[in-house]
Amino acid sequence: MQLSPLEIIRRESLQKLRELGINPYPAEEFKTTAHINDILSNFDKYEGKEVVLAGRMMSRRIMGKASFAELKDASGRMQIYISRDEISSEEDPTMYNTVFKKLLDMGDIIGIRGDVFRTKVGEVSVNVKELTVLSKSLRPLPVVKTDADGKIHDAFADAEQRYRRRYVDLIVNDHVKETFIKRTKITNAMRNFFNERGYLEVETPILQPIPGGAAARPFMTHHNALDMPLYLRIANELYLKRLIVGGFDAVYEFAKDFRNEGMDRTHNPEFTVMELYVAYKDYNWMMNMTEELLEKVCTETNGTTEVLIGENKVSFKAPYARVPILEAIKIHTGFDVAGMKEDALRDVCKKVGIEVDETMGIGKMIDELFGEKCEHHYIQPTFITDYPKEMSPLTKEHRTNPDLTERFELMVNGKELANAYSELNDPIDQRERFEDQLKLSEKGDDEAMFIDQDFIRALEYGMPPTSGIGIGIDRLVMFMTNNASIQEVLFFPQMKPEKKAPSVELNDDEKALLKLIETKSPIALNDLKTESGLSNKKWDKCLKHLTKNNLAKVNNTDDGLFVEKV
RNA sequence: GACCUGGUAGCUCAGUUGGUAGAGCACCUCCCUUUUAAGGAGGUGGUCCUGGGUUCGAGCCCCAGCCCGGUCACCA
Repeated sequence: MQLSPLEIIRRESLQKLRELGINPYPAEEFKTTAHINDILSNFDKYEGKEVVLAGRMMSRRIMGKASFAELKDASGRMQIYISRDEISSEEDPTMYNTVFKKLLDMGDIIGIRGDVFRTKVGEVSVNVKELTVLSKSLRPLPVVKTDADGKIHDAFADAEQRYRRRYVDLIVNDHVKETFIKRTKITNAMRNFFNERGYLEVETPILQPIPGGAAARPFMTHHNALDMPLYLRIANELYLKRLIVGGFDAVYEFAKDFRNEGMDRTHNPEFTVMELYVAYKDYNWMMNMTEELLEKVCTETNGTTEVLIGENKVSFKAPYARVPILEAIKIHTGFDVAGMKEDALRDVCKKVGIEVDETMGIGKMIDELFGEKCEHHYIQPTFITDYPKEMSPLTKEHRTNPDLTERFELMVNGKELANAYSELNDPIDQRERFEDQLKLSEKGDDEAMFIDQDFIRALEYGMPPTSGIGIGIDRLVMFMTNNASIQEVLFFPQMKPEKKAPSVELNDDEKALLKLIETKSPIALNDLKTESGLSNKKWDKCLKHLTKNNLAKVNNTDDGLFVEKV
């Protein structure tokens, strides 16, 4: 392994700590008595009191026999003051002069015991009396500094590095941690909301023999013992509805779903959806619940019902506008497509500049029309309702119009945040809808749904009228934290594999040159160059590559330069 | 997948018709007991993304590729 000079120094320090009898990775519990944020916000309570803290040393200012350092624990950062004669003595200054000043580095995890005080310039600090090494850091951290004006210098900002090394991102970029704390607040708020109503949180299979409940391309895997294909779920809908058949009044699940589709700043191959199903309700009830839920989530995480999303100020205060999808299309394209046949609809699509092909059915085209021409207009939370039947195979037919379904999507900031319906519970209708999907699939739509026979069997036993909803959690977190990229709200977004570390692989020219060196060693450099027959540049590169990897050596002697094998 | 932009020290970035690879921070050595992004002095550190090509000479020009980002396409 190739170590940088900075890493070599740290490894040497590690060794010296051991030689001084200090275990750089001690096993014992380190009992702390306070958290940094608590000290900072309750200084009066802590002033003059002794505290024990543990955390990572984020900066160090050494000034002779005294130093200041910044300690960061899970709650925040504060300054600590370390003087030679407190943690060691004039007679034996090892702990200060050697351990603290020489062998410790930024990024090391330490424990301190000392008194809380305020410095002359007013900074709350801890006067350290005892210092314990808890974990030596062998890699240097990026040094991010914030000046008096709050301006950040040398930010660790490269998105790729930040996502690949999220642990570093979390250490040095405090605002990143805030995003993820908020994410958990959001899901906790939702759980509390549901649990207070007696809804049951459940878990259903991720590995599914039939990937149902959504139109998407699945990931496929294989079970060896059963020798059968299995799919990673694209949705959990059909399983949750089986549980409603089984007699639960309301079940919900925070589900990781997996879709084998494109990746961009709003799509990750795995993502989180909260799905909820409530018996004896319809989609009107669900709209009311959704408004109430999101208003509460927003208030609990941001302290207000208004959030800034990019340029837009968005209010999650209930109620939200409700617009039928065909109405939306009429408003934004001027075409009334209600009741249109497939051919007529295809003409409309062409007129407004949407590319269509023969595999696209009515549902797909309406979806395109809305997605292309309408979706981005809905900045404030808006329920788009009553989708055509063809694009909603799991949804109950609309009570007043058999061409439509009782379905809504919630649009926020021009994006879909939630999808819900009065669930189809007529097993015969459901079978027909699945068969229609099969026809689409035969037409070439590779996202059309499979027929789930067991799900139909479940419906045949009878499912109460039920309303269900799926809320995209990653998207919700993006909205609530004002992040434009899904990668910012996932701890570990999917990334292409890292480039392999360069291995010592020789190309043909280098192999030939090495062979020449091995047979003629030692040989005058200029003779070797002539014999190799390589161009100037190639010669230089090849020889440097060999010497760098310690396969050949150039000796500078009184008689000139000679190349030797190693 | 297409196009655009970029890839230089651990981090943030300069780099002149193509002529000895730079700065700040970090790191190392020395001096300094309550400092405020950065105290002072000196020093170490580089496959300039990779591979070809042009050239006496390439971080820079040409070709091919890789990777990040962006726009579009794909994607309820």
